[in-house]
Amino acid sequence: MFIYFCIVEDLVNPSDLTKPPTSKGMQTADRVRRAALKLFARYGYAAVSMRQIAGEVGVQPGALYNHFRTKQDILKDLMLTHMADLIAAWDTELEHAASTCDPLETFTRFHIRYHLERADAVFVSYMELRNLEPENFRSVEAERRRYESILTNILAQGAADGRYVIDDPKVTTRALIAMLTGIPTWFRNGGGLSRAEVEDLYTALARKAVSAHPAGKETGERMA
Amino acid sequence: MFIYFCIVEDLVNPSDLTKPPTSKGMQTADRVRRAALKLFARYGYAAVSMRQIAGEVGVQPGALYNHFRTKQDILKDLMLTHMADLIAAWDTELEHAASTCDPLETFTRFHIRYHLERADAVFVSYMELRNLEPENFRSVEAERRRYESILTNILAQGAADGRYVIDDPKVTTRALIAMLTGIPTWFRNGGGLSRAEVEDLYTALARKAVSAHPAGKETGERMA
DNA sequence: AAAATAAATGAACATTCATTCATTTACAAT
DNA sequence: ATTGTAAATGAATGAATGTTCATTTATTTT
Repeated sequence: MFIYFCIVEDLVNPSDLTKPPTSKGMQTADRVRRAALKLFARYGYAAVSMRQIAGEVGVQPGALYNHFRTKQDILKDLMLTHMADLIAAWDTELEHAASTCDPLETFTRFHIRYHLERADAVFVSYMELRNLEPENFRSVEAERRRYESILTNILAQGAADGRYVIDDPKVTTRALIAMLTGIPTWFRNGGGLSRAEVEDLYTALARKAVSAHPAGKETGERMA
Repeated sequence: MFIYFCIVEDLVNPSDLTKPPTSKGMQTADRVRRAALKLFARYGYAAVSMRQIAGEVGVQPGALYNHFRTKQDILKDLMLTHMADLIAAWDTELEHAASTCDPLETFTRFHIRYHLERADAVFVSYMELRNLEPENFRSVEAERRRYESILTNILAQGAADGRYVIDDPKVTTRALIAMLTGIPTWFRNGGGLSRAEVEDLYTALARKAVSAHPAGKETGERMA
């Protein structure tokens, strides 16, 4: 029974920032989360055993069940926590961002930065959707839609103001988010490009994608 | 030993189009492929057992080993076959496509069409990369790079001709392919949009993304 | 039709799986 | 310091895992 209490509290108080959790129990729960995230990201949820997680934590398998009811609960916890953290991070971004900047650029740069920083959590949340039991899937999907609606609103507003030209804001949202979310699959630190360069390149792509350029039959020979 | 022979022949002669393979053995091998593809796409490689595949085929588990040496071999076969079919399909597309059309548009429409038609194979080839043993992974990755280079060449050529404005053809390739490959995750037949409409929308996005529009600080109020 | 080979069976193999539990150890509050 | 509770152990549960194999049944080839 105390387990349920613990999990609920973890969701209310996401664990990623408050590094030193109070009690011993919270501390190991956090180590379990970290170990599971690492292993799930590398090998996939279905391919990772509770024994592996326990081994990574440095504990016997049975001990995991003091903190999570089931393996599925660990996955659910990781994914819901990630979505909550992502949306919370966007909210604080909004507070600090200059309102003079193009909101699409703000979003693009935020999304790239966040997804490169938290590559593991992003990857797991993206790949393991089908391993969620139906109810957990619905919860995560709801958060995902909430996040997508942020960009949809930016696009719709920009289109209404005439700053962007967009056929279908929802489809454009999915297109842009898929484009941006693909970055962590190939980006490597120390590769050919810095994070800032990647930000710049993708921001340019995104802004052009919603620009007025009609892309009819004329080929744009004329330089700006 | 004959098993190895069989697999090699299957790779030389991809099995997706030649519906009725000659012998009984080839026939069941094909049913195994189909069953595995369906199950891997739905539940993921690691979560699908050989017994499930056998059940779907309507055969005992041991019978699978007359056609594939291991479970891993089924996955490798599916992914390599898919990549070969994809590239072959592009080659025939090139023969039939009007050379007057913008090559980026040709590629975009082809990619979307193919990826919506073969959603299962695409999904498996995309999601199960990490479940490939190192050697198989390298084989599949090589094919993937080969496919990406098609778009990279189109972009580089267009940029050289001044028809496109592109900072980095390789990065733009990844961005566009990620954008396009994301479609099957949300597109559903009978949904709000037809395939043709999706093709049109994404083609417009892709063409604008490589257009000259500088996206500086001026907001593009002016209509074309 | 007979001989040779391919394909399928059904039972078994040793491992590994997620989870449970009585018990011991470590911690927190009094 | 003592007491109550939280956390970890270590062993066990039954079920499921990929794969093997001697044998039987189909399908080719001669």
